[in-house]
This record gives sequence, structure tokens and C-alpha cells, in this order.
Amino acid sequence: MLELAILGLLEDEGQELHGYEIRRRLRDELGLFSNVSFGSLYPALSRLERSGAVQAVAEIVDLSQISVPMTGSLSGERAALRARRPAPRGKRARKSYRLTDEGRRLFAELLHSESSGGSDDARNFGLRLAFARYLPPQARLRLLERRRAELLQRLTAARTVGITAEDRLDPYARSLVEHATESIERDVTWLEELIDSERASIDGGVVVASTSGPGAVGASNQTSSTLQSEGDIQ
Amino acid sequence: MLELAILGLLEDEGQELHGYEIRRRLRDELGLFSNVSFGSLYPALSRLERSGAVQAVAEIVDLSQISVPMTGSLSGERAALRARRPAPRGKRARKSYRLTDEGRRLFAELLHSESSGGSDDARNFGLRLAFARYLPPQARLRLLERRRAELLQRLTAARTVGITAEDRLDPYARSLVEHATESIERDVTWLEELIDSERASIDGGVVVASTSGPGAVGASNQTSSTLQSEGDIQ
DNA sequence: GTCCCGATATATCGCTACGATACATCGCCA
DNA sequence: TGGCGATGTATCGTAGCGATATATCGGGAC
Repeated sequence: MLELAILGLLEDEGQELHGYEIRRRLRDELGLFSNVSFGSLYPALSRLERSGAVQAVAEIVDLSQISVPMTGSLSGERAALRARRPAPRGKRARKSYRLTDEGRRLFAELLHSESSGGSDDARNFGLRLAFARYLPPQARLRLLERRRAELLQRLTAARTVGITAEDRLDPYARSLVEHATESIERDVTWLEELIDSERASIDGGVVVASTSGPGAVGASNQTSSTLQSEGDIQ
Repeated sequence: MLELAILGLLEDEGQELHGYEIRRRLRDELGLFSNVSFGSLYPALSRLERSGAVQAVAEIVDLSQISVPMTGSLSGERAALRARRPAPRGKRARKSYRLTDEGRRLFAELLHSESSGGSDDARNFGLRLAFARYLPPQARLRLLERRRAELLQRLTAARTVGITAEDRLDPYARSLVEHATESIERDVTWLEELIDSERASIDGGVVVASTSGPGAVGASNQTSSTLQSEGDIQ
């Protein structure tokens, strides 16, 4: 899941990025993974590197390979090193990651695969929708419809509970159920709008100007995206 | 987190329950943890048992302790075992868990502690609200206000992004951001209603009849609760 | 001038929760 | 009678998380 996010970001930005920057953009631009933990990010980058999806481009000042004889003055040595090779932007040594062809292939594969990955449903869907423009219209439509089906199922379940247990609930729990149910209903409505305009866009061929909301997505190629979705917004 | 849910359920139900049943009720009655994995549930129960918060009451047919001499016919042995001790309700041997005093203490402690636990914010809050009736009014109010503060912070962040990146987004991502922002706004509105009626209930002392929505929570003692909350609803 | 703080930056550890899987029993119905 | 779905307990590998360690740099306080 995080892999998909990273690959998508790298694809979007079209340039190599280092860990810290990836985290920042995932937070500020994608919104999803509001605050990715480094404990998730670095292992994910390692996995991607191991699988050949990204290539690490190190701007590392390798201390062990600098041939400055020990003078006994540690701070002196450090100063010498800094003078010899001032870190690229005055910052600490970093490792940037470049998307490879294999990475692009993997991105497409992950994006197409149904729900491949971690629990958090909403996050998963949000992530895929954020990169939906890389999906062919048919797959896009299927994504939306799958999500709608999931939500409708939950709605049915929630209503069943509502009938059988509603009155046994204390006010807090009841309010919670009701609010949650409404939220799902709103999500479904939103999805139906997206589905409608998606279908219109498919039927009408390549639509150029958008009349309302989204839809009308010809061969858009914008860069970057932002989004939130509870739990991610988390 | 799961621990809190289990302890709360056991407290609510007031009787010993076995794993499978706990899972069912967490799904059907609490809604939260819509589909707890056994891979989470059983380890959590073990943890609770180890810490003395629950006590396992086994209704197990211990094969190794039944003194039936081997006859060579395995199926025969099995039949004999079944005849000798027909499992309690015709079902498979189960392990029921009873809440101990230490468990009740731990439940209160966990419920009071701020956000003690796993990521998923929404789930965490939902869980606490579902058991809010076990909290003193002041703590309840703080819970609601903390949650509101979190959401407002996200809203600010989301809007900042909206201003700086809104137009660079493709239609899908834009729709996603907008929908998510609206959802948070609705959540905040909902929370404010809860906060208002909570405050009214505190100011007015013990209110008996509720005039609108929740609020008016005297010393309610209802059993069971239901709720959903994206990601949980997951 | 130096001292400490916060931002930038990489990395690891222990833990929780998850999905997949295995295994076993029971009731049902074809 | 034989297979299937519900009930039931349990483990394994993995993803993601928060806490923590380590290090450099720029800037403001004193």
C-alpha cells in the first residue's frame, strides 16, 4: 500500500526524491497517509529498492573513504571534510530514489490489482482514486463501483443492527451509529455522482470541457494531487 | 486498543464469552472493528489473560487426559469421547473468558488514558465514545473536545493544501479533497452538538428527559452499543 | 561566542493488527 | 455418505506505527 503511494508520487513528480521529502509530499500533497511514519517509509523504500522498482542515488559523504590522515583533532577532521565536500545543499547526506521502468510497471500492476493490500479500506480506495487518471476509463469505473458495493453492504449491515439494537443503545452509541450511517450514505451519494460522470465521459467519448464536478477526463496529465479520507486524515 | 474493546464488551455484557462470540458481538453490536481478525483477537485475549485482566474458563475436552485405552480404531475412540462428554452445546470445545476485578480496573484505566494505542484515530475515538457512559462527565467532555481539536487541525491543514494546490489537482483528486473536507466539517458539526448537550447536561445537573439528540445522560446503564466509523466500518 | 533548539535527515526496534492458512467439529441436505 | 458451510481455536508472515537513536545545520538567546 505504502509502496503504491510512493511509486505514484515518484511517477507524478517525475524526479528523484529522498525519504524525508517523500514523507513531506505524501503528507502535504497527497494528504493520504497524513503522517507516514519513518518506521514504515524507510522499510518500504528498502523493499522497493530490493525489488528493483526504485534506484537509490546516494549523495553520501562516505567518511570511511576519505583519505585524510588522523591529526588527533577530531573537530579539525570534521571541518576538513566539510571543506573538502560541502554537502549538496548544506544539508545532511541524503539518499534520493529514482523510479525505474520496473517501478513504473509495478505501479501500473498495483494500481490495477483489486484492493491489494493493507486493511484500512478508505485509505486504500482514496489512494487509488488519487491516481485514477493513470487508469483506463473501464478500470476507473470498476474501482468506483466496487467501492460503492462495499459501502452499500455496510449500510445494509448497519441498518440491520439499527433495527435489532437501536433502542438498547445508550445516547452516545446511538449518536455514533446514526452519524456513521449518514456518513456512509453521503459517501455513496458522492460515489454515484462520480460514477455517473464517469459513465457519461465514457459514452460521450473524449469529453473536453467539464460541465460539473469531476468527469470529463480526457487525457489529463496534471501533476500532484491532494486528498484526505478519515484514518489517513488520520 | 483491541484490549479496550474486549474489556468493554465483557463489561457491557456482564457474562463470560468465548473468542468466536466476542468477535461476533464486536462486529454485530459494536460495529467497530467490523471484522476483527482472529489473528488479532486471540493474541489480544492471551495478553489479557497473561496480565490477569480476564480469566479463561475452559470447557475443553482434553483428549490427553481421558483414560480410554487405545483400541486401534481412531474413529471408535472419537465416538467414545463424544459419548462420554458431549460438548456443552453440541459445539466444539471452547474457552470462555471472564472479566476479573483487575480487568475492570484496566478497562477504566485504558478508557481514561488519552488516545492510548494504535494508529487509526477515528476508530480509537469511536471506541471510546461507545463506552463513554463509563466515563465521568468531565472526562467525556474532554474526550469530545480533544477529538474536535484534532479535526479542526486537519481542517486547517486541508484548507492550506486547498489554497496552494487545488488547481493543480486532476478532477478525481480534487473531488476527493473536497469530499473529505466536507466530511470533516460534518464531523465537527456533529461533535459540537454532542459537546453542547454534554455541557448542558453538566450545567443542569442530572437531567432526566432528553429533549434532543443525545445529551441528558444521567446515570444510564444500558447494555450494548452499536457504531460505525470508517476504517472500522472498514 | 557558545549553547541549545528546531528543522532536516536516515535508520532501527518492539508492538499491534491484519490476512492467510491450518485444523477440527458439527449440522444439514442432496 | 459425502461434501459444505457455520462454528471454533490457533499460528505465521507482514505492514504500518510510535518511540527512539544518531547526526548535521541554521538561527536566536544570552
